[in-house]
Amino acid sequence: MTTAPTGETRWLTDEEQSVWRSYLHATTLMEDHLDRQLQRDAGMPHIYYGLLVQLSRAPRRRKRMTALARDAKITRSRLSHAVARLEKNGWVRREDCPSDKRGQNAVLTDEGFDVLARSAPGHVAAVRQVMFSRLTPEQVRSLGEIMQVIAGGLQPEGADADLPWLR
Amino acid sequence: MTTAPTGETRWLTDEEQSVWRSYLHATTLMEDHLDRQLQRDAGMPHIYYGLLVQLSRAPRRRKRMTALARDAKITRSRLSHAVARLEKNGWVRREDCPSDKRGQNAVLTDEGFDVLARSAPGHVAAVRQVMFSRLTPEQVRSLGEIMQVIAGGLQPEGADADLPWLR
DNA sequence: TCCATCTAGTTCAACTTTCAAGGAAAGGTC
DNA sequence: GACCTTTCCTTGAAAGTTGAACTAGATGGA
Repeated sequence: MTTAPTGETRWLTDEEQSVWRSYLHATTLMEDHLDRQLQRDAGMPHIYYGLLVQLSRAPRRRKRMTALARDAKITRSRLSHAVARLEKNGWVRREDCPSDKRGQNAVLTDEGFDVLARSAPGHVAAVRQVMFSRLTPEQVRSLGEIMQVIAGGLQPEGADADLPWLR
Repeated sequence: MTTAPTGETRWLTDEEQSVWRSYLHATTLMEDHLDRQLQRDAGMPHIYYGLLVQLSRAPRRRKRMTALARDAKITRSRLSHAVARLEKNGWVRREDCPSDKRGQNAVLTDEGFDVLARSAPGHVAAVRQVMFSRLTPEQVRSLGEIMQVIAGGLQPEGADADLPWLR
């Protein structure tokens, strides 16, 4: 299976296949590693940690549910469950949105902030260890560009950008 | 928060943070996209598809459970559940290993092979669309190298490779 | 105002993943 | 052979995710 079109299907070249496998391999290992690290050191999966980070950066450490879901790239359903769990831990609480009675704000509690502050150094160290400590500055720059290009092609806006009927 | 060590913790530089966010963003969007694509077109999540692919490439389209779990980078427990589901679909069956009575082979059925053959073109097209169609040949090569380096650092063997007491 | 429609968020059921526990066979070692 | 340890795989319960259905409130006309 090499580079040329076979019938209707344009298969991947050998190099592309190899890159794709390396990609899957590396991303799987990394996600597993970080998930376990955070579960052990912070008592939550990576995605939940990301939610706390989002809230910690938001003005007044709170954010509308929909905005939080959008920024964390998860569904609103998943976020509802996640916030319910984080609320049970006392790390987040819900608050009615004053301007829209349908709305809820997720608010990072002081306790949540402390958990974040305590676990951040270990997490950063893990990220550095699995990724940045192994790459040259040139590779880091290149990886950044590559990921931006890929993400750009998958953005809600961007996804439509090259549909012909949108010009 | 810039580049210098703060107290004990060596935080990420601004560039590293930016790259890390792009990385998380892009990989999340890609995985979601491909998961949905496969769920829709093949009736299974990406990881299950990967199991069928592994089996299709194995001699006699069968593989020991442990080997399959290792190659697919998942736990044996997860694999047991997954194979149970695929077995219910008729795409895989289990078979006792003749040489080791503890062992099981997962065997790709003809029906499983057909599902794979039918869904592969769409999946390849999706992979090409989200990744390869957006990258220059140079970027593809670079991404491959980067992912190999990262994976190398996380391999079961490799993970121990730089622990000081192992020399 | 009335109504259709849209948006925010939750909930339910089905499914997947994880973790800890366990049974059964294989591989030493004495 | 008896015993201990390891390996192979499964199981069950708890946790997490998904997609569809649903409620309540907002929005924009006619």
